[in-house]
Amino acid sequence: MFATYEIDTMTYSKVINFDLQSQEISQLAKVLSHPARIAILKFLAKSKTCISGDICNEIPLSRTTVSQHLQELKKAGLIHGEIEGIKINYCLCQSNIKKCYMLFNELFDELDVEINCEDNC
Amino acid sequence: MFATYEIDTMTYSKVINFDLQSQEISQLAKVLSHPARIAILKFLAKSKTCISGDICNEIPLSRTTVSQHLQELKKAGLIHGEIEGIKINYCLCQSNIKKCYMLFNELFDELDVEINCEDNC
DNA sequence: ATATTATGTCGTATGTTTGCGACATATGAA
DNA sequence: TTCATATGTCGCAAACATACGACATAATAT
Repeated sequence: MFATYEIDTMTYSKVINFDLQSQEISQLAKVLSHPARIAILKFLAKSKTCISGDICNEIPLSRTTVSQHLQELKKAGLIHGEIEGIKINYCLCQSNIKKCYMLFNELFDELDVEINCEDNC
Repeated sequence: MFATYEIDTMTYSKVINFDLQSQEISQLAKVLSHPARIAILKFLAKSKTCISGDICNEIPLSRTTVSQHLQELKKAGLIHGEIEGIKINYCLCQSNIKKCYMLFNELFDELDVEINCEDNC
């Protein structure tokens, strides 16, 4: 990601006031914040063909909308597409998904502390 | 979460057409999709006092806005607040954060497969 | 050359999120 | 009781996200 991933789709000015890790994680979380995009990632993980048209058939949304979700995933670096004649093969970008995974792990490690509240839910 | 966590803030009708895991993960990702909310979680992890006012001082947003982010985190079950006289002690809800962590792990495990694309980024 | 198929982009309607000032409430102090 | 402090809620404006039909493009087949 995440060097070339511009933090500009979240244009509320106040966003820049947060530390970089928080910005980076929240950006990734935003990409994962729609069920269609999760479903696309899961479909790509289990499918072998990765043809764009197949994805559209799998996702219960119009071709247009699916295409837009694909672009967002591509922009975030989680998938990439290769042109093959008239078709396009999409697949997961494992290296970036791993980076994403590590960032989330980092966050959750940071949150996993013994807190001194009496009642912890 | 996530039994009591209603999937109703994402009211685009099409959302219900996705599998439950995708809905659940995307809901959680949405909660994490703003840097202020990440920053609040990180602050609560490292602070001992957890007083709402302290959080407002730490986050570069108005008290009103911080309060709203706190409500969202609370609604998602990631934090909880205890009234202590005139003040409110917020802290992380470790059990739900762990559940959230596990859900993300589940997803990433599912995505971590050897894909047969020639060029994998 | 024309038709067909696969895919992306534009424009737009609708709904959601963010941010904040102003107001409401509630505890404790003077 | 009255005031100050801590916090939450309401209502609005601006920005953003979602969804999709219509149009554009590009590779093949006929």
